[in-house]
Amino acid sequence: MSKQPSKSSSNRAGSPSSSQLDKIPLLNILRGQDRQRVLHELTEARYGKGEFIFREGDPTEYFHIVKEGTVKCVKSTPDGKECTLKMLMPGDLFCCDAAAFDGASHPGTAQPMGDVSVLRMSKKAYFEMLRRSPEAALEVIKYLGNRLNEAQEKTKILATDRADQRLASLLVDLAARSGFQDSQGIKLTVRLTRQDMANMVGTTTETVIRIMSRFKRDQLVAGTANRLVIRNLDKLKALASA
Amino acid sequence: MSKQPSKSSSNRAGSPSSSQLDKIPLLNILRGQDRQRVLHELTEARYGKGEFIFREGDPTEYFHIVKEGTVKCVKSTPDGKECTLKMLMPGDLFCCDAAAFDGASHPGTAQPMGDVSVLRMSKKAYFEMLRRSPEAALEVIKYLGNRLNEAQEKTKILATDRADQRLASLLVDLAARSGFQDSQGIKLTVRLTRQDMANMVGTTTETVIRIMSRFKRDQLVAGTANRLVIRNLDKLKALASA
DNA sequence: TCACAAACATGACATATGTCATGTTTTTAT
DNA sequence: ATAAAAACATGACATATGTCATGTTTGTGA
Repeated sequence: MSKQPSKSSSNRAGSPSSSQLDKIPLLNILRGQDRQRVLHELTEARYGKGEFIFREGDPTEYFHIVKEGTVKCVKSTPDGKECTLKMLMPGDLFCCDAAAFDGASHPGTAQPMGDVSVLRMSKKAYFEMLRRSPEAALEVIKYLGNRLNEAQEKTKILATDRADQRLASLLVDLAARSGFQDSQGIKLTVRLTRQDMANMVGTTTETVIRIMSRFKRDQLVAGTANRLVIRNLDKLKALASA
Repeated sequence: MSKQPSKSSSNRAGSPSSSQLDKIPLLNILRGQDRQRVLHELTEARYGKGEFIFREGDPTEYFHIVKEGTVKCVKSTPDGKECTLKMLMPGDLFCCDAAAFDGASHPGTAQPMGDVSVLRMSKKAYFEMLRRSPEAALEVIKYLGNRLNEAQEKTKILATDRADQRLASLLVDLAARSGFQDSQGIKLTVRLTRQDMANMVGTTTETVIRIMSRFKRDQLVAGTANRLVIRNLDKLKALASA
């Protein structure tokens, strides 16, 4: 069973304060009454490590937006293997798709990596927003198009590259999406174990450990899950597209 | 260089006859003036085997809909390997995503498998349609959501399954999407070589040949590219999700 | 119909990666 | 601070799949 989310104490359900929402493209597009209506329908929920936002097979109830933290999307096989599809960051939308089908259930599980805050809205309110605001609908189309291209790029990488290249691609991607420059190199804010990385590139923990050891020896990276640093982005990029 | 498409002789640009378009969900949604406007903007183009509808890196100009035949979406690596992402069938939309970004180029190549007919519309007209008709926009969102789920399911299969399971998944999928029942079993209308299948499941031609020989021996399939028959769908399904 | 090219097939061998076992280091909770 | 639990690490070995070579069958255009 999923644990219950702890509602944010500083934000009542129904109207998160507008100042915190500036970094969410979909909301920035809305103006005047449309914006007010949507903000009124949004509820904030907080989750911690080990909880589930929803699980594979659960019925879809809400449309979600990541507000703070990182959410991982996972699919599992009957024999217990896991595949991590995507790390969602602030501004990312989820369940904008499955929600489109009444009666459809979640095709994967959404889990927080550490503390996260998500905004959500009933499917009904979501559809109303899309129908009222062509700009919002276009933004969602644009977002889904990007996600599809990303997913297809990932498909290509999985289908054609070796494990070390796939891992290099992952590190390059994470550096851009979750890294900040530092005297040592690019530090990643997301904390990923070797197991996490293995699930993201379709290989085993042992293989990731071996490759990361090699990368470490060759000065491409440094550190472990807590404080992983990219030391040579260019060489990683070269390896990724070799 | 791509060869030039040969325009359909029976349909003038600008208004393909409405009776042929009944199987395209996106168009069926439109009513009255919206529908007329869209049909007026649609142009039909025909392509044959060996031609390209567009190639990876080309600038995006049109939004496309498959009308007849099968179109394959391919990505290539620097060293010449190919990955086939998807077989598009009548009713499928493409470039509804990349087109959303002005200046973006095609992330992959679109090639006909035999004779195909596609409808297309300028990006400008496409955006106008989405802005004028919330129902059309919702249909596109629904379509893209499905494509994303499909792509993520494929990611999971590539990341966790063996080659024979991936091939079984492919055959099960093709049976549903391009097969028709027959005294011998389910015949596929798309003609796929072992090479085509290899590109679709992320493996080599030799591996596909070996696995197909085994499937043939075990009475799961029969025939070759010209007339491939699925003889035991249930066993293939079982293998795919084992 | 013939010649040619593409597709299919199979063996031998190389290698990347998975599996299992065991031990060390780091993190976490009490 | 200490114990327990994760995470990290490394070796030995198994195996799925890639690579290359060679030959047969099938399809196709002149």
